[in-house]
Amino acid sequence: MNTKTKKRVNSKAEPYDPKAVESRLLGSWLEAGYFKGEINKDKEPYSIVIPPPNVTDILHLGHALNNTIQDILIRQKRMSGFEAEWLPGADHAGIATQVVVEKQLKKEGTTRRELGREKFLERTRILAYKNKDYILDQLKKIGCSCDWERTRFTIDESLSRAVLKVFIHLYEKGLIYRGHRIVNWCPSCQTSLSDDEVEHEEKQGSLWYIKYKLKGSDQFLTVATTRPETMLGDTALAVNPKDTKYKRYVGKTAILPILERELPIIADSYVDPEFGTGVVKITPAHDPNDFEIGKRHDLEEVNILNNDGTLNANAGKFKGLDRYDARKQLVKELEKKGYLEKIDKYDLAVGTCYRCHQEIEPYLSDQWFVRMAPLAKPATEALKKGDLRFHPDYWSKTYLHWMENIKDWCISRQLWWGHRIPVYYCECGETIVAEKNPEKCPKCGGADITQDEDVLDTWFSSWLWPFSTMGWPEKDPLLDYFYPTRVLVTASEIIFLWVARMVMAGYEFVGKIPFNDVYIHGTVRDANGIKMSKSLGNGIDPLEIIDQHGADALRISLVLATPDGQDPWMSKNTFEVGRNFVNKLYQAARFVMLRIGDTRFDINTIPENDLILVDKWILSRLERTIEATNRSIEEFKLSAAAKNLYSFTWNDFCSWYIELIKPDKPDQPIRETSLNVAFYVLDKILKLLHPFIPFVTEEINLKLREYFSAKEDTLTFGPWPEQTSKFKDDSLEASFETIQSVVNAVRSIRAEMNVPPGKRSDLHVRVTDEAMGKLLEKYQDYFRSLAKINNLIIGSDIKKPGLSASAVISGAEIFVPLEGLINIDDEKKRLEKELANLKAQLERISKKLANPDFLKNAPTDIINREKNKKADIEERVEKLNTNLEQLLGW
RNA sequence: GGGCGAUUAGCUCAGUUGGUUAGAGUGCUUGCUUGACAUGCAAGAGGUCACUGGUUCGAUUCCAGUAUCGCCCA
Repeated sequence: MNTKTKKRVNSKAEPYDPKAVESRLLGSWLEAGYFKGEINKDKEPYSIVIPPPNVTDILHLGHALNNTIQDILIRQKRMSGFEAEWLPGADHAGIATQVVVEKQLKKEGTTRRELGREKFLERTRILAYKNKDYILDQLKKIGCSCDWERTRFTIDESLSRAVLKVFIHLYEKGLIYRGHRIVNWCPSCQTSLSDDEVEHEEKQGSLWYIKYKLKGSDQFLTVATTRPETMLGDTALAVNPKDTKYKRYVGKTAILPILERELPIIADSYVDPEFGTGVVKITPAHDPNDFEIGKRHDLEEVNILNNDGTLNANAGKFKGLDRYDARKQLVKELEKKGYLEKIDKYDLAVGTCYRCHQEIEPYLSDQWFVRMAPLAKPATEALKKGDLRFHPDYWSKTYLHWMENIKDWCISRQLWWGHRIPVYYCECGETIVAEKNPEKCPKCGGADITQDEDVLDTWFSSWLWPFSTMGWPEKDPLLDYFYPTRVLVTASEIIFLWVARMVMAGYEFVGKIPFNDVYIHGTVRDANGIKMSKSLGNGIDPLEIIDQHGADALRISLVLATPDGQDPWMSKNTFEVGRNFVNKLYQAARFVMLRIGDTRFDINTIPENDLILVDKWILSRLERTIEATNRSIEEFKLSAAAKNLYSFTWNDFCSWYIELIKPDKPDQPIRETSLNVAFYVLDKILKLLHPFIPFVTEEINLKLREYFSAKEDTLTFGPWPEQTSKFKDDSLEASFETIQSVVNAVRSIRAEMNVPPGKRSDLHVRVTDEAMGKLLEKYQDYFRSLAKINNLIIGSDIKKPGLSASAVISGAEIFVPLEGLINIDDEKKRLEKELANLKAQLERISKKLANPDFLKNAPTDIINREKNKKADIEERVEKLNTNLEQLLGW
């Protein structure tokens, strides 16, 4: 070994240290600008837009998984010759970010209103940009090959322009309107929410039975309600028109307890006669169904709530109380005055805010809405035509169901942080929708104009993401070249909030679907199956994993552990699998490099005329692995692809091929052609694994380059291994498996007979057919060391040596002479166990073959297979019996 | 209440159009300072494929129902 080689690869044991390697490579990749997508008409474009992370969240394992998947897809395409563009960015997260800042202000003893809109926004902007940069930096550490120069933020000037354009477009088309409606109100965030932003939680509640007095009578009607405090806003009682029990009360008047308001008793088919008592209270301002009933019957709408969830003047003496306190006090008073009949336990689904998890209130207010049905049409057809595909496919149903039952989208939010609604109101009553603040009113010419106070839902900018990031509404060459994107990778939670709306926006504003494939991956759960979250504190920080084991280990572990479409359950030691694998690959590469000495090969050519069985075998296996990897990636089955590569690398390449090409004695050189093949296969392995574990593969690649001038500077641009069938050979693989089974049989005997590992033993093989004898004879050198064989005797007529352990495999008997080592009882037990095993199998097969229906109905190849199997087992049973008898004679 | 998904080794998961002795990783047991790797090597134990029916010569696989868990919608 020359000194230069020694410098490159140290022969002393050295575990792979990802820390230094990863930060060095990351720096050099970014500096070289490898991930920048150019507009190159000579290459086929392949683009992905990142699901923009929310700027208030730090990265969690879900992000790590999501982005690893995207990175694998984009890297593999980049290596395959596509012009790849992975466009990164972040989402301004209106509600969440504003909540964070307001909390800070509260601590400081002030409020946003005291601070004023401009100062508040300035402060929020600083926080958002700081968080954004931090998050994007984390993505880099994971190894994400995003085009960092094109980083976008939903609040950017150009993306904001797209939002305005879209609002105006939809308004002018009559698809945006202002409505006086019941919306979901979060009293904690103090804003409206869209239906999709409300999460339902099962809660144990109660059903309060309250008695309403009939006017001018001593009679009462009892009403059951889950929310007694809303009775303060009651404006009617209702029964089902078909309900004979209550028919006679319709048209009469009831008196609301405590407030003494007069309530008409109406009939409406919405009322379920089976629920509660069959009489319901109607509160049009605080229940969406009651609101509809109120419209039908022209009822008064009494709002009893303030924005913050306290009660207003309409609540009489309960004014100023928090909604929960109001309930308690009201119930107490009802009870005291004899209006409370009873309280039943009742479970109900409570709507909560998806950001702060407080209970939402149905709340009557003026909001802006998008009419969705017209937009849903092309988006529905896209799926039906197959232009839009979900992976796994079963999400299609969820998507379709939502599209076909689509409701209008409430897009106004009572926040400051976000895109302010481009609607201006003139003193004269005129409403102006424009990109810029109009100087004067087009109607009255006056200048007393104020802008709508509210901002737009964050998703109203996110749904434009696939094209607003590419310069739309300007005519940007980026858009021409990279739009539509190819695939969207996300979790199922935002199919409605985001995916479905993006499809609609793509058709409506650009005229083209934004992507054809949607890859839905699972949600990361902890070791107990609980969804990881910041509030529960059960999350694992990906950076901690990177710190311990490296980004490669994080990535490959995540992918290996994530079942297709299902939720992966993970704990910290999930990541040891990846760490071990990365180290294994590194050590294997080290071995190959250590052994090269001064020899130099051309990595791209294999000396075919000098290949022996083991060489051909690993090349055959390699071709199958390339094929399987391509197919899995094509089908978005990344976990399967990773498992396959893992197994090929560890088992086929490391455990068998490298072990087989090692010479019998350590000081002998490795057969040159085999060493060349090892280099060739290693090179392909590095490429196949590069999308999954980019750092370690690149690191090895750079080291390998020092041995081969033709080697690429980086794996970033591949080339991705070509799929060929030159070496694929079933019968050759079968021959190799025979050798493997001999080695396994000997190893098993040695281990069970407690042969000291350092001690070599002889091996006698009695073969039943000539071909097998020749095969073993020919390749004996290549399995002698694996089986620790000293003298080897192969033949069809050899006798069983005395005091030997035996094993029977298909086509051969294995004898290992063990004088002085063999324990007759152990050997007997071993053979009897094997015999019992075979006999059980034989019984099953015999039964099957004796069944005339089986012979009549089963396909001939299955019947033949069973017959062959039976013959083989019978032969083995016979040999085993003979060996066992001999043993008993000792 | 409606829809979707899951249930396979102690744990996390594979299992291609029905025919395999039901696999892998991890954990467990045993033995190894083996010359790339103890983040390793070798051997071994471990499963009524949730349950009940049905279709079939044959069901982990297809169908129906039941149970449990999870998600979505109302």
